[in-house]
Amino acid sequence: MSDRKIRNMEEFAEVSGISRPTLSKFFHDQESVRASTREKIETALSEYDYRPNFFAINQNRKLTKTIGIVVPYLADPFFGEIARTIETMCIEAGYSPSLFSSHGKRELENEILDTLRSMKPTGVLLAPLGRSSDADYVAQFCKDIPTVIFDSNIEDVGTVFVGSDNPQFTSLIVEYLCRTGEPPSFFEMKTPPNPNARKRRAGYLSAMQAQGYKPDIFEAEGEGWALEDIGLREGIKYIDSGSFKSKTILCSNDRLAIGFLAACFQKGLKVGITEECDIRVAGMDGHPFSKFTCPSLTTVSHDYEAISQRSLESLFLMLEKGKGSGMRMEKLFEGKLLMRSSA
Amino acid sequence: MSDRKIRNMEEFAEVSGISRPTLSKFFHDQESVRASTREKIETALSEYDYRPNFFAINQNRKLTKTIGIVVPYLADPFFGEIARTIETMCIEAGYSPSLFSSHGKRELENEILDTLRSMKPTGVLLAPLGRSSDADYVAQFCKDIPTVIFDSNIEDVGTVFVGSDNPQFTSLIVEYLCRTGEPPSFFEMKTPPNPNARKRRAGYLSAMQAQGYKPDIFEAEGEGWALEDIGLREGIKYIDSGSFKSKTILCSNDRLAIGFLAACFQKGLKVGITEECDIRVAGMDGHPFSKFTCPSLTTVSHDYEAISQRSLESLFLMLEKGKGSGMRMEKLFEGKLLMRSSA
DNA sequence: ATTGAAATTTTACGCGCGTAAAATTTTTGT
DNA sequence: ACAAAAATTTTACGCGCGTAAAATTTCAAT
Repeated sequence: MSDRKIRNMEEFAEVSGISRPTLSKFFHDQESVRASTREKIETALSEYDYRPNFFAINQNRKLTKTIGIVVPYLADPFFGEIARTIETMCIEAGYSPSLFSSHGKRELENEILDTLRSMKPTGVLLAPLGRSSDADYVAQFCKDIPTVIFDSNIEDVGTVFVGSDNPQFTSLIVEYLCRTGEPPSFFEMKTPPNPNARKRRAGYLSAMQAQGYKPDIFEAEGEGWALEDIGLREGIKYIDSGSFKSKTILCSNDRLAIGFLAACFQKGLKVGITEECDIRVAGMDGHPFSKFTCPSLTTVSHDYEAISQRSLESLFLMLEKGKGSGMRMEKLFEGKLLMRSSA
Repeated sequence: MSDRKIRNMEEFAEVSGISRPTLSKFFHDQESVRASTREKIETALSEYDYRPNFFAINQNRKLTKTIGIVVPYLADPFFGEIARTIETMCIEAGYSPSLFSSHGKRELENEILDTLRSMKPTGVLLAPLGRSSDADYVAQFCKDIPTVIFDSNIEDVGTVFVGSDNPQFTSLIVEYLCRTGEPPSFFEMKTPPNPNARKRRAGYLSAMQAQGYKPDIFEAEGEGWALEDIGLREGIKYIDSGSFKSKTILCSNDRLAIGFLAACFQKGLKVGITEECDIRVAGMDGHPFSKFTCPSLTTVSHDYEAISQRSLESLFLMLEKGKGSGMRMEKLFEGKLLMRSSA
């Protein structure tokens, strides 16, 4: 390892004995140069430890080899998990992922889109804030930059949406709950940040109707992304009011359910599927922590892998075909029922 | 809003009637131009919606106005929360944060450092993998790029470390547990990914000694970052073996504790501080979910805000003073005891 | 109105690399 | 060993912006 500092590709060309254009090709795609050349470069590389300047590369390349990833709230383990999966896949595909979180703020989401626009990425995978997204802004962005929207749909915006089949989630778990006990009441937020909630609600209504039961919905007050807090606080209110028509509660999502479980515990309600229990509680999402709640949470899990993979694939397809037919494609993945001990 | 596409600063100079160098100044610091000029630019900006190219800016600027943030595992809500806090602060300070996660992999951590190096950021806030970090690699990086290491210390590496006072954490909670009941046994990983664990272990030993009790440690088998899984599986093993000397268990961190709580639940052990309970369980970290476990988890919480803020401040200080005295500074924050119902 | 300071414009060059075209070298197939 | 194909080198220009220096304009204050 020499201690001469290599400042740019020019200098590295000198010390490696390879011309700069060939080096440029090499760094863009290692396989694109002859094997003997590759070896020479790699030898020099281990000797001098040079890396092309990140900004200069991306300023000049037509294909930026950069993929933007935007999630609405990174402190939510759900998105942490998604981000992890997608990042890993991007790297495997030879791209540099750039990860952003909107932190639940509309303004920040717009700023991130601006930044991404100026980065001229190959494409963007965007999980929008949802209800608080600036729909027009997002729509314009999708027109300018190849973008796949995932997780949370914005109607008619963008070319591709990849997400979960929320109605299927609810009908799956409602059917299960009915079959193994009684029809569930539905616990949700009055003004949920994520539009999936609306579809789950609708799914609940139609699933109950299909089974010939009367739906019963409790709407939790509260705004924002502190879902567990809301589930806990409003759950206590709900329990105290004694107004539920069913001893089976289906929560609109796992984070709400986690809060609701805490409420049950604090109120001395024994949660579970077995005879001696007071109440059954189920959620939806397959939250990374749902396995470790007490009792472990019965839920319908997203197919994280499939959503991540399909989102990326859709992006690549979109890039090949151009923005194509003007058609809008939606791909919804079914959820998997995780039967655990809470319901 | 005109529909003419502005391709670069040159074109924007034409339509705004302001010269390019002045525009350059403006985008670097809005306050650096005369108010009347600023207005003209802002008018044109709302009319034409131009943004300077991200890469071209950063390639040429001496001060990049970019701050790299690296965390070891983003799917861990602890780091999600830290990342969120730091990102927000960076933005407020007028910097563009670039967030990376090592996803628990040594190789990826090194790659990220390489990428960051080529990005020539103003500075980097690095929470290393810890035990699996490539210490020499990190050390070299710290020499080249102004870096603050946080959360997980690597001995003698870097100029500044900001983290938590782990011995204080343990002595605080050991003291509390002893005072309100009996001295705790210690539940930890045999080969923890994070070096803080070692300090907590040492803290436990000395705290017990100080109080005149005999320590009792149970070491959980298992590798990696699936801490809840390990806590659950090994917790069951631990409980089944009936080998604990105490009915009070202090877990080395909250994620382990969350798994251990699940183990207790599955084994029919009633967890809590009250008389009728079988076992008391406490953790450390102040994990975002610790409030919602059943029962809610007694723990010692990091001062997230303080750590985030101090890390950034230290970075700025470091930039002003140059790398300075060659001294290594460590700032450790005390934890706050969160007395809840599990212990 | 005059003067000096402050801000802006003009002009010009550089950053590190992508990339195209033509000239040259190396490799491959026969 | 030869011609054709493939890879590499040479040469040269461009990307979008930062930034320095000199010339000019604008501003504030006397």
